[in-house]
Amino acid sequence: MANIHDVARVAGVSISTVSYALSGKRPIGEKTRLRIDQAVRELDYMPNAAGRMLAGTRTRIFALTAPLRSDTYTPAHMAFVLAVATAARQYDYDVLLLTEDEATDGLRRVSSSRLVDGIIVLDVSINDERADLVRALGVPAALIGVPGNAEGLVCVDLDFEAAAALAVDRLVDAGHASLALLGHPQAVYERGSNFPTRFRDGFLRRASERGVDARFSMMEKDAPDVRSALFGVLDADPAPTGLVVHAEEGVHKVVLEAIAGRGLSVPRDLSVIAGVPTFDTSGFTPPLDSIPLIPADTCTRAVELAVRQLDGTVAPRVELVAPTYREHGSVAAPRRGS
Amino acid sequence: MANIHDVARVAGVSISTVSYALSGKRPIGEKTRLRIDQAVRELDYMPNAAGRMLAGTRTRIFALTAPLRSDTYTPAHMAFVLAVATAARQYDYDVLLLTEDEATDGLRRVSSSRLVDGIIVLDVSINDERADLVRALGVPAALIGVPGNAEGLVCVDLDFEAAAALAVDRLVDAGHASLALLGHPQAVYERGSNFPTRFRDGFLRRASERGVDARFSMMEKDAPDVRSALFGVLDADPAPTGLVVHAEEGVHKVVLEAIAGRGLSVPRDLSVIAGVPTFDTSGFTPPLDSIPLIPADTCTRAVELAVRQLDGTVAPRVELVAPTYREHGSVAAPRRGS
DNA sequence: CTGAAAGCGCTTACAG
DNA sequence: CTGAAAGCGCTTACAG
Repeated sequence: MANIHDVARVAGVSISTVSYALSGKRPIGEKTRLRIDQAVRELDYMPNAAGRMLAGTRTRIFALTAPLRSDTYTPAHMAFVLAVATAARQYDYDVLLLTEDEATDGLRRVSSSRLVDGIIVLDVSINDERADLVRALGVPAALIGVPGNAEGLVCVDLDFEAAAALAVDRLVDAGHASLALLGHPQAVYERGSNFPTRFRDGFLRRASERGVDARFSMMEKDAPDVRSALFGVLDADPAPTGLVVHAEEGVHKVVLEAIAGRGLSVPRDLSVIAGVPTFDTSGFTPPLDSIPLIPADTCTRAVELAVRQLDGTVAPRVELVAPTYREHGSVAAPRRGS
Repeated sequence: MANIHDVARVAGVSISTVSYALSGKRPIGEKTRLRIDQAVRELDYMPNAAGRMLAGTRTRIFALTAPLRSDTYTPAHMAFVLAVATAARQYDYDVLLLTEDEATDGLRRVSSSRLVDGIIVLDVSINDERADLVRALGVPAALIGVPGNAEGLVCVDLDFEAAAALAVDRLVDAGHASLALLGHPQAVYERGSNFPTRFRDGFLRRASERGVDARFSMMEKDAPDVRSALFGVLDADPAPTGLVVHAEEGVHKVVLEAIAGRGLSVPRDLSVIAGVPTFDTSGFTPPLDSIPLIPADTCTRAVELAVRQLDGTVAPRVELVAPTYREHGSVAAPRRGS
């Protein structure tokens, strides 16, 4: 395999000129550049990664730690992993995947050996040891999610409270005065990530601010429990006319089937909004309005902040990405007299 | 951050002695070793990855290409990705995750720049351009799955034909003379990986060899279609008494519910085996016998073969991993007179 | 059992 | 606009 000396020889220049020509870090004469380009093509030259890492100040690799918890929804998890990898490539970075059983040891290893320039931390939980470790190591990092103690850390996440508030506002603005939120299984609120809690709190707070009635109910993932949670909520007094669902894809379908099975029509009898789905709700029956959680949004921003930490142009911060609303026709004014 | 010179100075030895002490590539005197260990601990020394890569012959990184197709079942996909990463760590290798939109360019890039020592190719399809590229680049690689043209390549996969044959044998040995296989959606057989086809062919061939009646039916993933495929098969003449299901987790559940809904009991009225599931079937109602597809098995072997290619001790081959049978009580003798 | 030194393939001041 | 050279942090023959 050709190296930089080969290219220099063939092009009749010094290796430093080749290096500068390829990096663009200093101006190169027209003809010189052409000869170098020609030599590079002729030799099918590609700079050696190790040589580059050692001589330069960057490895152009980020580590990605993405633990798969028992309550993790795999498709969403995968979407985030891929979004990080894709975003990294846009900054000419590669992604090294750390395994779960090596969560903290792996972080230590790749940062101490300088294998990576920084770390992207996915699915951050409230008491996340990775957050403390990253802080202790002083390694450039961007967390996706917000740990309990975010001091000194760079975090990016969807603004889940604003997302929930947005759902409430839409429903209240449409005329609804009694709302309900169907959420994740109880275990999800007790451990793991804190976003379900933030979504729930945002929902209840905004409902209170808007002076409307609001209730919240958790559901397990199995169809019977989903139905009983749904019916429990629908049978309340006053009966909610606006429903927000924060759950996995399959659970949404069960909810919609159960609503239809009850003879209720969306949005005529009930307005429904999908909480912060990572999946597409436009193909549901009926299509659901949603406030989507878009992996690319937070991941791209996280990678960007990680890259900028390397120039020292980023201070610790918690950055919340503003939610957006997608209309698919599942929200309307409540029926008269309901 | 301390480097090897610091360690050598503190320990009062040369850097080569430090290097050899850490790699274990030559014998080190008792006291010398202790002094070096002490210095390493004192300085919290960890060898620089780039220096190691450049001086050594290995980067200790494998690239992993794992495209997410539209018909990919995400949890299985993720399980394979993690299994590769975990297996790689056992050989002191890290895994670099290639993105889909960079499938071939990424392979080219990381192998030409010598960023990686080899490539693990996941979810290989029949006409997989990655297989051809790997062959053309001559880069050490292990494919998980078997491409149409496996010449010159190292491939590892479950022996799907043997797995299907094993299912047939179990049922026939239990006394069943009429079998059915419920398979994936039609699209899966037409493109993508070839393992569904291999499983189907293995099923039909062995049934023929054993001289029993066998039919095969594909199903889409939605519950209505699953039920109609199931009923279509059960209503055939002669009615199958042994059923093999090769599908996603959710589809299995729909099948089992539909069987129960028909008033049939497993295994009394119908013996059922889960094809090559990547999920646990022991928690199903009822628990299902299975011939599991265990990501760790094939991935560990693939990583091992990739590592051994680097010593040149592996010739191109297609290695099929033998299937195993897991009993959970869903197979019994057919009812008399049925 | 140990050391001095070459060399891996780059980048980047330094010099012109 | 270009070049000669130092140096990044290791590994590994070579020598004793």
